[in-house]
Amino acid sequence: MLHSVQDIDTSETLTERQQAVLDAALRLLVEEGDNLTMTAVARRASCSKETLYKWFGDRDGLLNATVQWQASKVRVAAVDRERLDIGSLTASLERFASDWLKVISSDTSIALNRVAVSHAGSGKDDLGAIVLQNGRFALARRLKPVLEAGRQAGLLDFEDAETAFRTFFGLVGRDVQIRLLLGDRVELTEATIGGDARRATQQFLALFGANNRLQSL
Amino acid sequence: MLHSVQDIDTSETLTERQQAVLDAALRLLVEEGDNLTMTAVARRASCSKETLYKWFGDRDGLLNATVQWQASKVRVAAVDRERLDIGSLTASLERFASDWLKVISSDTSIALNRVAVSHAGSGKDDLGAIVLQNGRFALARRLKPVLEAGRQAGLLDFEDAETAFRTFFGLVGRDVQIRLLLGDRVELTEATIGGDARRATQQFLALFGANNRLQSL
DNA sequence: GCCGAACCGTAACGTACGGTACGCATCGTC
DNA sequence: GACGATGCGTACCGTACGTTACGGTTCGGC
Repeated sequence: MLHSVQDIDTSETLTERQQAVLDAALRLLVEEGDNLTMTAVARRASCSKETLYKWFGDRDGLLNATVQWQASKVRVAAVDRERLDIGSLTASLERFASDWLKVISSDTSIALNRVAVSHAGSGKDDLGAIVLQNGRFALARRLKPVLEAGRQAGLLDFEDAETAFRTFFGLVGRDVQIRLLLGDRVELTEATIGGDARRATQQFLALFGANNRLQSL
Repeated sequence: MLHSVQDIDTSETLTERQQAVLDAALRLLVEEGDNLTMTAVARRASCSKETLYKWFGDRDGLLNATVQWQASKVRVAAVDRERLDIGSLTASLERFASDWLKVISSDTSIALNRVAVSHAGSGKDDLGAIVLQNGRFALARRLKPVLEAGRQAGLLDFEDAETAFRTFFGLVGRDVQIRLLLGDRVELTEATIGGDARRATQQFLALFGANNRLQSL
């Protein structure tokens, strides 16, 4: 019943009831962090512990399934590959930046990253890999085509899409995620997110827009 | 015996033996992560559990003292406020970037951040605040004077030092820290760190160097 | 209406670990 | 040389929690 990291689409193997149980576990994970107990999950989900163990094997299996379940829910719509001008490219980048900031500042993302980070130490499970795959790497997979298209259209200039992406990632995220994970109260209203997304996008365009001599950096 | 977050200089209240014990605890923390046991620490430090409890109160106290102890060791020499031209400014920034990358990619930093992140959920202690104070905020305190001096000298142009710092922070760190914390194997040799430091510095200067029209971003 | 499967609620078991108590060695002080 | 203090090693206690077992209930299939 264990799923590998690559096995993303867990949705068809889960019954309605199981999804409900995982939702309950997820909510509890957000509230309690890693120190949730099997008893608490069972109570919250109104199911028996025996069922929990039958379905998910053991505690790690439950956590694994919960993280994968949440991961399967955040699949985001890819950007439409329509006409690409500087305006639509800017809009796309801002959209990505804004979405990403919303994700990493959400309660569930913080909770999931926290538990994944703490489990990453003693490698009993691949929570870290799962979160990474559905977070940072999923973002890269979705953003890189846009960057490539921007280069194709002569709007962007860079050598390596990976490097360009990582710069964008840094400009958007800055210190936000680590501060949030460490418990710092970061003020992230809808407005500041929009402003940060615009700023990061403009900075990225300043560095990688065509007609600049900085693309080799 | 508990120290507040502000109380940084714990060095004078610790005997040699206590420091040795904390060093042992630190080494164990790097190896075992948060699931180190008091018995293991006692065995590693060749001391009794009773001594551990007498000195540090309880498990959280020991963790707290360990983190503070490591924090007190990474106090770095401030940059010399000599003649400031574009060359020395660039060198300073590259130095900061390189040092920071070395810190966040070190085993002890990863371990400490991991335990601080996991404890940040249920706020029993301030490990997150301590790590943040001696990491990201200490860096800001040491870097901002350099940025201000650069602005004073007409080399940099920015409105808010905090914003400029956060951009630099993002350009340097990018996705490195979160990937490391989540267990991703990031190749960080001496050479790549040097290259990344140079790249980040050049990008920062491109965005905030004088004679640019991007400072309002 | 009956049967078996699935599942709920809960009690019980085993263990790991935080915290405490005690015996003994070492050592500086008088 | 006696002695109190400090600290090591270890045995012990209490508890929380993962895991298992079991009785009772619902429900689909015949």
